[in-house]
Amino acid sequence: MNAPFPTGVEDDSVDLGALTGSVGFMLRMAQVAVYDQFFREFANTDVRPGEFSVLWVIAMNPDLRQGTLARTLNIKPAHMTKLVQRLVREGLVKRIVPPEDRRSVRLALTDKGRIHLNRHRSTFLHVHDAERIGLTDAETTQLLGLLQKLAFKDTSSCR
Amino acid sequence: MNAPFPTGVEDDSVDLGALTGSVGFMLRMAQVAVYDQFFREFANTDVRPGEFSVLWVIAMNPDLRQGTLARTLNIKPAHMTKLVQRLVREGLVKRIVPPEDRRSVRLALTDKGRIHLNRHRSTFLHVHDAERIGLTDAETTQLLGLLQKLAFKDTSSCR
DNA sequence: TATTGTTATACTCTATAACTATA
DNA sequence: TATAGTTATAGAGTATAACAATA
Repeated sequence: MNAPFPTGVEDDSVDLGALTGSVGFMLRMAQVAVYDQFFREFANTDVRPGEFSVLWVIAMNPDLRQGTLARTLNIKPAHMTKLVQRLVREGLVKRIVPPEDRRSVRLALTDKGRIHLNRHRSTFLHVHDAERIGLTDAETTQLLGLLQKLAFKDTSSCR
Repeated sequence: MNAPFPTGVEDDSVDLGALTGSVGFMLRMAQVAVYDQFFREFANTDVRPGEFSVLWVIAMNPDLRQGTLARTLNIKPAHMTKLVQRLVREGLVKRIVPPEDRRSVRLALTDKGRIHLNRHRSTFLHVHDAERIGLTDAETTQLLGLLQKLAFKDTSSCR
């Protein structure tokens, strides 16, 4: 992965200018770096961040409606349908159509889903621990607080 | 965009548990929120964040090599080829094959590219200003510092 | 009529490998 | 042989609109 000599000698000198002051740009750059860590950790498994978050939230909220899940995770309904179909096909999730509203779908983990979640839970939670991503504990706490403010600003300011 | 009444009455009660303590998950959630702001601001234009960053970096670094650009922005070479082709097709960028190494490609803005950049420069830089994203100036500075640490940890720790 | 979720379509981004032309 | 960039292909995510079943 690291060449013995830098392949692009110029790489150092690239000037990003004011881009490093753009929250949007820097969020993307940081996300790429942090996801790299994720995929290194979960190499040779079939665990993907989006899928795993979905399993997690279903586990925390039994009989969650599919639409509610989609809104919570900012996933479009059409995409959520495919994501859930995949999880059902893998035997991790089951769909329940409740008699009180037969348009809707409620989701729950299967036994296999629960086992899958438990197997990877601890790795998932600790991939991005402070030392792993090169921050101190205090910095990580600070960062999480700021990200929560950004991510949940609409919801929290409205009630 | 906002229904007069919450469409999913349950939405409040969804519990994300330890997910809100995962740097990776929260980076994604924050990015979605912040990009929403971007697309609201640039609605009805053809400006996209990735494309615009590329134009920006080319402007800051004349005669940048395409591969160097790709590595800097964490864009895969194959994707960079298509991205540049689009920018060339739009008349914003020109490709120069230097005689000293005719395998490589150096990039520069056209006049149209410079005009395009200047027209949107200020909007682009200020979409994510503190007040726009619901943070104080101090918080934004703090956030940017932490994101830079994450994004550039490999490069900065190696020299 | 409105809502829930699905299907269909299209475009972007990512990932990989095979290819070309140069070196 | 190795490198720079391209092409081709496939998968995942995103966005939109049209649709069926149900309310």
